[in-house]
Amino acid sequence: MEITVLREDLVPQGTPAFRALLEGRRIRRVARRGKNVVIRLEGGRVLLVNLGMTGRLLACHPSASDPVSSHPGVHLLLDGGLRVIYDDVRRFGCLEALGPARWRDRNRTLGPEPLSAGFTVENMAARLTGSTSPIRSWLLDQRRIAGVGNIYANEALWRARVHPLRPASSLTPEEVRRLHRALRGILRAAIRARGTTLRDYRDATGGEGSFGTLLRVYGREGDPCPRCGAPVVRTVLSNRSAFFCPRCQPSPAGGAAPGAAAFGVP
DNA sequence: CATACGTCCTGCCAGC
DNA sequence: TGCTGGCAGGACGTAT
Repeated sequence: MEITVLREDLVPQGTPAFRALLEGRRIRRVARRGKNVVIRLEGGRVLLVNLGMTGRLLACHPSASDPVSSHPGVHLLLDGGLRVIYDDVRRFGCLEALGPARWRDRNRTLGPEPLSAGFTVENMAARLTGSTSPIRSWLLDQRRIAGVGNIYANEALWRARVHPLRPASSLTPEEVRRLHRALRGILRAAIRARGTTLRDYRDATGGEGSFGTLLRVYGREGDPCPRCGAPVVRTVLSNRSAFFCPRCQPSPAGGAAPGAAAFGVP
């Protein structure tokens, strides 16, 4: 593998260290951990790619149907002649080269995979206890659970009928059971649909994901809730949009009155 | 210690 | 038609 860094800010460790760990090594396999693409190389080394908001990994054979790269940031030239381009308009993503020990440490900072067999309702319930965070923030925290982003957090909470502002530890066992089920269902469906292309997301061949047509509340402010017909509400939580149905997902403040801040933590 | 907010960056779109 | 403000899939550093 040969590497050219066009945008230095995509490689926080610096180009020389990045290249030194990777160049000349063969790729063994490609996997995923949370929101990271994990490219495993010889010698236990790892090229970790986080796409941020607008990042894409594009595989380019020399052909007419190559996907379009508008903002190339890093070129990877593989031995077989395949060119892989990391492309990123906003450059919130990053690429990192890690040795075996550093990858092990990084892996440990990430929470469990929600689709893994080990992620049971009991496991989730145990992790929720003791956290006063709003459940939407809890779902987005990669240390608590890996791989859940804003779209799927909102969709899962709608499906589970849990308000985004509910303190994590305030969920009843029944609500935890519903959220666990909803989260796994949403993620499986989204993977089946090859993701959600709102604007920028593309797979390695330049293709779009179709889960956008299956969104129930995300980006649908004012639309009728598909379950009860009440207009979907948008609010801002931690500087990010939260969408929910005010009727299906009752406010934690108790009743319908916003402003009555009676957060009851049992 | 844990949670909350501003910031990084560019492009697009609605509204004026 | 052209400009402006708001908004965007993420995550980290710092303040509280």
